[in-house]
Amino acid sequence: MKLVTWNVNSLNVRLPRLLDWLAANRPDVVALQETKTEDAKFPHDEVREAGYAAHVFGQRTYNGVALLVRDGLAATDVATGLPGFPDEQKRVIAATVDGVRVVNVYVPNGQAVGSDKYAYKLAWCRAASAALRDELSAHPELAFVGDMNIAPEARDVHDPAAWEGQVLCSEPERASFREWLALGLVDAFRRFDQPPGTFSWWDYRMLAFPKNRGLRIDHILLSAALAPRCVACRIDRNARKGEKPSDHAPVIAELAARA
DNA sequence: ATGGCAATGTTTCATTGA
Repeated sequence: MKLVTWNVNSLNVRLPRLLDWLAANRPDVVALQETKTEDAKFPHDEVREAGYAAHVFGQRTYNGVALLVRDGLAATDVATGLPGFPDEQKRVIAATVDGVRVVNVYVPNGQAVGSDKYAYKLAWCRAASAALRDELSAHPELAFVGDMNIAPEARDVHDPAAWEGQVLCSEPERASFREWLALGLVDAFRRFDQPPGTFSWWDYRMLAFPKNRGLRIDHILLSAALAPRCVACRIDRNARKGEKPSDHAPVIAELAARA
């Protein structure tokens, strides 16, 4: 199974690029974030034409997540939101595909350390930990994927000194990320040798992308039962190039068939 | 020291993102 997470930063703007990317890469499951599209306006026809069924949890302007599942695969038990954490913001959609529970999240950005949005982010991450604990006991084969808005380690940051203590890199955020790992989840990207300076997000400003001044904040975390099946994980930097790119690149994990 | 880019709706600026 080829599993992808990609923050598209508006599906309205990015649909042509997404469809091109799907045609070129033919993933099995695609977790999208920041669709910024109401469910009633989701481009189901175009996605279906491309050979995918879409399960959506969106809203206008902000947030919004979706799961695209390639024809021939079935998505069951679709669920939205975090249990026990009522939230107007549409940030979570989960489904079971080919025996794998895929939990797709758009973790809050947090804006600035100490802000109300930062407090919301930390509370959200705690609620996600509790939800994941329950999901894992029900579904041992689980992939927790999405834009997590946390750079877990210094090597995930182009300039660790400049980002020290800043939002996306602060210690409480990193502690939340480690809490997810403590549930038995494994960072698929770090299971393999990777070129130094591999990131998943680059600011649109200041030529950040050509200078590779980025962060690795989009992740595929695999449960202990699923991680051994992961045979590759990479970030498609090319998808950040060209006309009207998202500021995020897709992260791709390949899972071998069950033994 | 500042803002710098992009998307969106509140649209010719303000807000948000990361």
